[in-house]
Amino acid sequence: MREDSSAKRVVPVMVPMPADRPYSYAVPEGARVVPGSIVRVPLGPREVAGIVWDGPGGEVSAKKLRPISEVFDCPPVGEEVRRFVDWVAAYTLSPPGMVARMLLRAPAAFDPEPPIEGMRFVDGAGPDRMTAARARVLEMARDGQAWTRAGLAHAAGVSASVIEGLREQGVFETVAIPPQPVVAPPDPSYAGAELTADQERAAERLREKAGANAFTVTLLDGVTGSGKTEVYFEAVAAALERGKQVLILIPEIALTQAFLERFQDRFGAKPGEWHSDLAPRKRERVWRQVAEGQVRVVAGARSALFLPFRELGLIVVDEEHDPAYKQEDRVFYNARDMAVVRGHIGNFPVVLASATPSLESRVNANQGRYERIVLSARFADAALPDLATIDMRKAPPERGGFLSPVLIDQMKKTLARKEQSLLFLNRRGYAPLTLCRVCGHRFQCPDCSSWLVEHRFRGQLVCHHCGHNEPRPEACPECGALDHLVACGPGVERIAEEVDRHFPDARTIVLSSDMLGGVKRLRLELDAIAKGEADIIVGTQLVAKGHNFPAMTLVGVIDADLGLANGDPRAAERTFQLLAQVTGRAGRSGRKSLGLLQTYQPDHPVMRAIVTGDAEAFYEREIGERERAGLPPFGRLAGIIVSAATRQEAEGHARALRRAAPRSDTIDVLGPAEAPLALVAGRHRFRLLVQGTRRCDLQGYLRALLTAGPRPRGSIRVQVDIDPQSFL
DNA sequence: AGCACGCCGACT
DNA sequence: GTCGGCGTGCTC
Repeated sequence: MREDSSAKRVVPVMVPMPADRPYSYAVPEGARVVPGSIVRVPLGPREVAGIVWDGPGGEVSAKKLRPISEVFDCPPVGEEVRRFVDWVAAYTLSPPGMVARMLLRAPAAFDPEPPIEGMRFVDGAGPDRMTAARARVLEMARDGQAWTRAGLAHAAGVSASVIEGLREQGVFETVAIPPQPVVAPPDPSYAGAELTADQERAAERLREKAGANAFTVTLLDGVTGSGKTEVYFEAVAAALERGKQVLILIPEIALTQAFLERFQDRFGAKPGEWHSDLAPRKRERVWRQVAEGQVRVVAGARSALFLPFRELGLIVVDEEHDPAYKQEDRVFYNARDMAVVRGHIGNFPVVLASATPSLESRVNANQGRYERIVLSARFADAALPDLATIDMRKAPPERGGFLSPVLIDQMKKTLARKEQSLLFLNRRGYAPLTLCRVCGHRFQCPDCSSWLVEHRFRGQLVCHHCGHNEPRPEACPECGALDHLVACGPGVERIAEEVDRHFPDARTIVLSSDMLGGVKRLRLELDAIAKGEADIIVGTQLVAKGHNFPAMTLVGVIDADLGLANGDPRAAERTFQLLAQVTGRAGRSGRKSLGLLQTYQPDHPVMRAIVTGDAEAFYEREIGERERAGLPPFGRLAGIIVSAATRQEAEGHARALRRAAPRSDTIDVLGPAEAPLALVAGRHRFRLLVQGTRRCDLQGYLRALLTAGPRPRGSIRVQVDIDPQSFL
């Protein structure tokens, strides 16, 4: 292409900040940039990495126009990925620059990985004096391979200074070792899967889908333990055989290390890993090698969706119903939905897998937009647990306790059989509310007015909403009474205390996300449980997620009703999913197992669905319920986050939004009572839920709010939690 | 999002 | 007299 050398070439560059369009930069003489090139550009007082975008550069005054400082030696970000960024930005009403920022999360990856300095034995060379240590080194190195200093020292069993001494004498020459792949390439035919007839049928259908260059969405719906993973691995194999890259999204991948091993068993190598807990160096290598196409399969958290794949050909979303797929800060998106969008843009298949699909995925399947494949039997020797409710009105716990005698009795039996029990309570800490018995004072968060949760182990009162914490006082701050503070209700710490009282000799472990020692410690504890080093596990919802506890034969749900009455339109659905997942932990090894739900509402549809195992009826009912309530078939909810400088101002906006809403809509302002105000960076935020908005209404309605309404001084952010399928 | 600039309270 | 809090505004 010939260019007029007198005119400066100007290109748009997406910079990682909330700009609603790319900025224009001049291309320096001789620089080669194409759309997708990653560049370093001056931005105000600093320099940032940006992506050259499409189209001609916008007009800027010559005074503002600054040149690109550097074009990184890095594969350009592909067209599909750029369209994806544009789409996500438009859909989530986020500035595209902020979406692009999610792509640029590995700063050091834009420069090629520097080769490692290695050393090689120089043929015929020898040291002045031979020693035993030197001889061992030469023995190892004589093969003429390149070694790293540390590697050679380790292999020869000597210290690095021995090697250094030999190098100084010219025995070794310095060579560059090219950067190694971060993972070995997976081999789709490494280990043939052993599948049941049921699984084989499902796998065959998925292979068909994944072997084609066409956008399809398949819902793989199978009870826990039915071998969904093995089945979708066959789709992964088919995509790999087609020469495509594959993305497997997994919620909380940092905790599901066992998944990587299962993958390795099938494909002979681990997948590339991607999550926020990854060491920076590893992160950069994965990013780079995904962009270069060296990494063929990534298993990652939701942010992996924004990796710069060059030839993505399949996305699997495991546990597609999991709320962890929602990002609820900065750019608001649901990774499951955006995966579908990514597949549409890239014209490739998407597989959504879950034992307890979301309502919207089920509706999409019912309406024929998704194909649904059902796996109804548990795999191999895994047996479904017997499930029953414990009516807490009839079998109440002893005074001051929370465990029904029925449950304690079963725990006793399980312990006697040397098997494991899991007690599940979705509440961290010791007690969710603390009050003064003298004056009735309740401890409340000063920032967001929700109750402070006592964490006895840490000796603190913690706000689970905004993270505020304070030491637990001895005296009531209101009336000054000493030793009259009383903990109300249970958290996992308190349940563990009760378990210790009943079973002082059992090995009890408490698992919750706020555990001291972080993810690393959690992984260790999970390993220990898998090895049978614990008898009783008391845990929050993180125990529901994909871990295999082979000796687990009793699952007790402490408060199965928790979460049913919180006003969330998804309460029943969420509770069903959680209870199904957690009771599914039992009986993986084929031993007879039991799941018990402590409830005050044994006749509630959720409890009935869990106990009878009739998920179909539950879904039908929930979907019907939505229809009867005049809500759209699949949980189309949109939330609006209003930021304002003061609480009064935010309330004013809430009123204005209510007035601006079309009459057919209902707007719930989730204020202090339901969803306490969060103080974020000095700004109050409200969340409004807009319900019952039809797709076409919604966009116009939001636009009206953004353009016509009283424009808030802060920002209005909109979270659109609608099935994006209807926008495609 | 960063980062600088700018205007009011407690201290080396 | 300054150091430092965060409110406001700008970035091609």
